[in-house]
Amino acid sequence: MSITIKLAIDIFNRSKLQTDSDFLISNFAECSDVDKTQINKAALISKLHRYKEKLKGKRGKQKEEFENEVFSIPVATSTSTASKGKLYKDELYSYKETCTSLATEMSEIQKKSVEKLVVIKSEHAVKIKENESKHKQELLSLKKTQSEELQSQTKRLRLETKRVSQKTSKVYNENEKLLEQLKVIKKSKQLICYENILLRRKLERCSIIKETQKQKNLEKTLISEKNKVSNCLREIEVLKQNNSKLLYQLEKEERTVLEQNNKLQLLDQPDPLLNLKVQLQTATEERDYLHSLLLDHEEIILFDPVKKSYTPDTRQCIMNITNFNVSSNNVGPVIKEVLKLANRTPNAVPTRKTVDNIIVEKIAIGQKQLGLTVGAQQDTCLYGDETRNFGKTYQTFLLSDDNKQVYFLGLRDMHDKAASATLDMFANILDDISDICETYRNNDITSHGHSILSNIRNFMSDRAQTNIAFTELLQNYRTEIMPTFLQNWNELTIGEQTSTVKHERIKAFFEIVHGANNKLHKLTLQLVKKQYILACCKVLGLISKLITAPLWRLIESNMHVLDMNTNYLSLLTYLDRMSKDSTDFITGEEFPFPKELVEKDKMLEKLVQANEGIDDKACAFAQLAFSKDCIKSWLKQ
DNA sequence: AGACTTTAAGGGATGTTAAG
DNA sequence: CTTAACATCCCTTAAAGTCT
Repeated sequence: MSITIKLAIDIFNRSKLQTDSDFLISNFAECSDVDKTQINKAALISKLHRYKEKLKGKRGKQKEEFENEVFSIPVATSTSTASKGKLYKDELYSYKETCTSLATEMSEIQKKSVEKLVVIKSEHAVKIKENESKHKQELLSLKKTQSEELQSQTKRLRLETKRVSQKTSKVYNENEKLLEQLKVIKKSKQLICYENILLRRKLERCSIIKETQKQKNLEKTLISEKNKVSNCLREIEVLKQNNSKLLYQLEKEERTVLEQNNKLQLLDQPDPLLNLKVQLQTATEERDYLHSLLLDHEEIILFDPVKKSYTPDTRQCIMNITNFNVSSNNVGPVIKEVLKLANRTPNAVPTRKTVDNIIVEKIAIGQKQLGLTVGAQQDTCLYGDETRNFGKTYQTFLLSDDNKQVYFLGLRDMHDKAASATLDMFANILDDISDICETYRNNDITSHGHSILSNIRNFMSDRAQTNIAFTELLQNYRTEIMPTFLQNWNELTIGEQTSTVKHERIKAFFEIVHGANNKLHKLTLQLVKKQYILACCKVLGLISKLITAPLWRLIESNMHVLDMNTNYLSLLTYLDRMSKDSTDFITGEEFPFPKELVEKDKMLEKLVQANEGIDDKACAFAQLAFSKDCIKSWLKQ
C-alpha cells in the first residue's frame, strides 16, 4: 500500500497540532505497511519540508499531478552510508576505538622520539665531555713537550753563550797578555833608549866608527822590535773584530730564542675547542630539526565546524582554482596536495558537488559585481556574438566601458535566430542581474539592469540581418522602459532630415550628435570628407549589392554545382565588359545575375543615386577593380 | 575505424546534523 | 519544528582515451 504526496503532507500538517511526538510516525505506519520502527524520522521530516516547499511553486494541473504522485517513506538503512568528508554518530563509535588506538600509538611514537632526543642529548653531552678531556690532555702533553724542547734549547743556548763568553775572556786575556808584553817591550824600549843614550855617551867617549856600527846594530834590532809590536797590534785588531762578530752572533741567538718563545706561546692557542663548538652547533641544529618535525603537520581549518561551512577564504580559493580549469572533482585533492608542500593538512576538503555549488556562488558574485560596477559606467558599448556548437546556437552579450574593460554579461542558447528571441535573452540576462542585486534595488528607483541598459551608448554588431533587427528592437525596448532616454536618437533624426546623402549623415552624426570621441571616430569623420574614399565606398557597396550578395543567394539555393557554370560565365563576361566601361555598373543598370536576385532596398537606392564629382572617380575605381590583372591578383591570394 | 570504457560535469532526490 | 549546509546516490551526456 502506498500513499500520495497530498496525504503525506496532510498527515504532516495535522501532526503539528498534536502534542504526541509519535503521532506522525504511527500515522504514516498505519497508512502504509511500513513497520513503525523502520521509519527514518529525520529524513521523513526533511523530505516533507522539501515537498511542501516544492508544492508552493506549483499551480493548477501541475499541482494536482504532483499531489497525486506516490510518496515513498524513508526507511532506516541497515548499513550506514559511508561518508568520506564527515563522520556521523553511529560511525563515531566504530571509529572511536581505532582513533584512540591511533592516538595512543601516536603518543607512544612521540614519547619514543622524545626519549630518543634525550638519548641523543646525553650522547652529545658525553661526547662533549670526552672531547673536552681529550683536548685538555692534548694541551697538557703539547705544553710538556714544548716546554722540554724549550728547556733543552735554552740549555744549549746557555752553553753556547758560556762558550762564547769563555772565548771572549780568552781573547781578553790574550789581549791583556799582549798589552803586558807591549808594556814590557815599551819598558825594554825605554831601557834600550837609555842604553842608546848611554851608548851614545859611551860612543862619544869611544870611537865614532864603533859607535856608529854599534848604533846601526842597535837600530836594526829596534826595527825588528818595532815590527814585532806592530804585528802584535794587528793581532789585537783581528781579535777585536772576532770579538764583535761573536757578540753579533750572540745577539742573533738571543733573537732566535725570543722567536722560539713566541712560537711556543702561539702553540698554546686552543684549536680543537673551535671544532668542538661547530660540532655542538650542528648537533643542536639537528636536534631542533627533529623537534620541528615532531611539531609539524599542524591542521589548517578550511571547514568551520561551528558555522558548518567552508571559510570565506577557502571559498575564494576554490573559486580561483576552478578559474584555472581544475575540474570540480579534483579541487579537493589539489588543495590537499598543495598544503602538503607547506607541511599542513586540511581539516576537510570539499566534494565535487560542494565545489559545484561554490561555482554557482561565483557566478552570482560576478553578476552582482556587474550590477554594481557596470550599472554606474557611462558610455558603454554592447557587443554581441553568436557561437555554434554541437548544433546549438549560443548568443553572447559583452559590454565594454570607457577604460576598455570588457564585461561578460551572459550567454544563452537560442532556440531560433529571430531578433525578438535575442532581445528576450538580453532582457532575461539583465533581469537576472537585477534579481541578484535585489537588496540594492529596493533603495534605487531604477534596477541595475535598467541602468546598464540606459548607459549603452553604442552597439557593435556584425552585419547579420538578425543584429540589425535586434538593434531596432533594442531601441524600442529602451524607449518603452526609459522614455527620457532617446535624446540622441531624436537629434539623429534631425540630422537625417537635413541631408539626403548617407555620408552627409555620418558627418552630421559625428559633428552634431555624437562627437568624435575616439581615434576611430575621428578617422571616420576625416575619411568621410574625402571624395575618393566615398567613391571607393560606393564601388564596394555596389559590388556587394549587385555581385556578391546575388552570387551568395545563387550558391545557397538548391542548384547543382555543375549548373552554376552558366552563371560563372555570365559573371566573367560581365566583369570583362565592366572593366572597359563601368558607367552602367555605377548607375546600377546592369548586373550579371537575374534581376530577382538583386535585393532592392533603401541602401541600393542611395547607392545608385548620381553624385556629382564622385561618380567619375567611382567609375575609374570600378574599371580598375574589374580589370583582368587585378582579378588575377585577387585569385592568387 | 569502430566498439567500448573512463572521466568530467550537470542535475535531481534525499539523508544527516546542528543552529535558529 | 525549520532550515541551512553539506553529503551521498543515482542518472545522463559529451569528450577523451583505450582496445581490438
